[in-house]
Amino acid sequence: MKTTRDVARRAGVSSSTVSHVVNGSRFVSDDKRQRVLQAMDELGYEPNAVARSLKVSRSNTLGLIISDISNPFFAEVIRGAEDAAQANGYTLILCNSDEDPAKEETYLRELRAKRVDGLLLTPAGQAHEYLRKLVRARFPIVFLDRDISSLPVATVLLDNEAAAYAAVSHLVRLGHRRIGAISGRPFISTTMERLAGYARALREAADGVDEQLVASGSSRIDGGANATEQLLALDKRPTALFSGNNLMTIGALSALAAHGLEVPGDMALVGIDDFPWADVLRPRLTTVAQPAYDLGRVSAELLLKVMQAGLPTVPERVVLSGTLRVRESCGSHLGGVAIQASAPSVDGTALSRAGA
Amino acid sequence: MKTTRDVARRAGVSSSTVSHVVNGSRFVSDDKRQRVLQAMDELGYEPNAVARSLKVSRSNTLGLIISDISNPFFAEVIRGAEDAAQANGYTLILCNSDEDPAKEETYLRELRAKRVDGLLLTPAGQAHEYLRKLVRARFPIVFLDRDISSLPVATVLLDNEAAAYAAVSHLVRLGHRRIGAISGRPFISTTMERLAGYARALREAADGVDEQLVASGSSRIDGGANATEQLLALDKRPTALFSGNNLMTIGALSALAAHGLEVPGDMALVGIDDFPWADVLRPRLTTVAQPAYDLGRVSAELLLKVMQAGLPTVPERVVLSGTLRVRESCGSHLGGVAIQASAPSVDGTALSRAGA
DNA sequence: TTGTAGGCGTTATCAG
DNA sequence: CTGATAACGCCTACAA
Repeated sequence: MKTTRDVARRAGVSSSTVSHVVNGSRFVSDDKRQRVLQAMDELGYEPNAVARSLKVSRSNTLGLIISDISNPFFAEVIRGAEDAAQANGYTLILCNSDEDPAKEETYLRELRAKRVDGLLLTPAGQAHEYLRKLVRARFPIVFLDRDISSLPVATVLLDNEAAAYAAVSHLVRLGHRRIGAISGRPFISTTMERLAGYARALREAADGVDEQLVASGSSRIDGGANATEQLLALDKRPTALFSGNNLMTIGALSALAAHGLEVPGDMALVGIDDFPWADVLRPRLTTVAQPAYDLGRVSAELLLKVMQAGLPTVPERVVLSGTLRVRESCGSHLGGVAIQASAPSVDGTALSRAGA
Repeated sequence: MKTTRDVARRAGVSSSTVSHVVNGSRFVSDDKRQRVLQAMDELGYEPNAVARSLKVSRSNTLGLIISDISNPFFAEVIRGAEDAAQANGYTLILCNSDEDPAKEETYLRELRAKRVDGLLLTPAGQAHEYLRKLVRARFPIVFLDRDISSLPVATVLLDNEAAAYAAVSHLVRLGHRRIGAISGRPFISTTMERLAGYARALREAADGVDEQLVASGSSRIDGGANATEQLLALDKRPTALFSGNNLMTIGALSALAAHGLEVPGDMALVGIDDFPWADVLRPRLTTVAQPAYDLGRVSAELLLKVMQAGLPTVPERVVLSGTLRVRESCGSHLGGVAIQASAPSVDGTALSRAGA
């Protein structure tokens, strides 16, 4: 591996001149510049970003800790974050916490050791001590998808309450009153908020929530199937199901099929998260599409902003709204309906901002 | 940010002692070790991996350049690679080339600059110069999913020829003779090989290939839909369709639905790549499941091996076999059939190895 | 317009 | 068993 000094020697200049040619950081005469360029080429010189990082104490690298890479929802998030990072000259180190706070902490430490310039995180658990330390040290960090309200951290969220409300209201509008809920992993904000939206829609329908109708599906396919089984076993079966995320919706569909139940004939179904293949499922699924790509992109952009500005006292919060896509799994309809976000939408991307 | 020297000063030892405590690289008396540990804790010391990398010229980081992160197939690949990397103490830098050789080259250069210890790559194009250079410099690199035969590089592939052959033979067995093919991005090995398997199956059926029946779907959803349209417009329509990857299969399904055609009643359909939600699609799709997770995992493991061993003269090649999953989209059946790989299978994971 | 030299934080060698 | 010191490759005052 060649160094600036090798190049310098070969070009008959000093290593600082080489450095300045590489970075365009000061004027270099045409003559010398050419000689340097040629020497670099001949030697196959490749700058050493590690040494550079050590010197300038910046790595142009962002860490991204995602709780479950294999969920297509997060795959889109990653893509959004990667695009935004790349567009700003940053590179992404990807880590998969598997919803495990211990793994999360290990990665946090590792990324910190690698001196990433900022951190993007879907928190797997609560505000554990290591996370608090990071925040106290004012390290640039952005939470996405999930909120830890006890921590003053810039955050990008989906409007889960509104999404669930829209989904369940849709069922109510169609006359359903016994609506089962397949809820996600307990103790994370998305689950709570979606449950809250479900409850609000049912309260408005003047019935309130029957606790029996809420089953935990742990945000996974098998969990969704189990929860559905559980709801089907009830004395008074629900007439409709609300599923809290894409994976659990798949589980619900397969459990329903196993019982020979038709959707929507025997059971209506609405889910959160759209699928690229939603138009190809039979029945075509009514869903609330969440802007996964934008969630990733906006998070990375916010992180870059935080990195530049230093942390403000009141961390910024961004809430992105979803879109109810009415298809046929609750009965036949057509079209898509934009959700009125609890925080007002601001532009065409249905992106809303609140906080400082 | 604290350094070893800060810790050393506080603990009243030398910085080399601190280093050795951190790395367990030589014996340190219990007394001093305790003092060091305590000082580290009090100061909130975090080792600087950048400085370490500069010194030891290893970064414990692998680069992964994927051609399309949003394809769920590659999402699984990434997960496999990440798991294997993590299990061996490596961290993954993820890049998305978007099938663009120019982007690929940029990333290659960037990762090289960051001094990753090895590189995992789904080549987007041909053997362009920069890639050749890398290989000539004997930089540890593994290709996955796609072959560039002109380059002597360790490679992990799927047995695409056998997969396509199995899929199309299945249709032949059911009596189909006019079988349309929706092929993927031109000029990449996976596409060629799948086409070859398709052709072999048709030759065996004693008809050979009708060129009109092959339409390019560019490996994307919209491409799959377009190709399907094209095949439907033919004077003599095919009675069955073979789709070259998951995305194009979705496109095909939606185009068929748009024409009011039932699967398999009006048109049989078999695709390469299984879906987690395949059991939930109606009709349930007959597919050849490709071991995406293993592709990622095995590639990373092979890369680590290459990094340790130095490159052998004849680069290793690994071929992974898929599994035909017969469901109902070609007519009703049940069960799964393991494919006889062209290279013989070796163990329960249907993994086969060839070459040195 | 260019060169010299010091130091980023760590590890490894060599003494003690 | 422990410490001093040089070096990894680069950037950036500062000097010329």
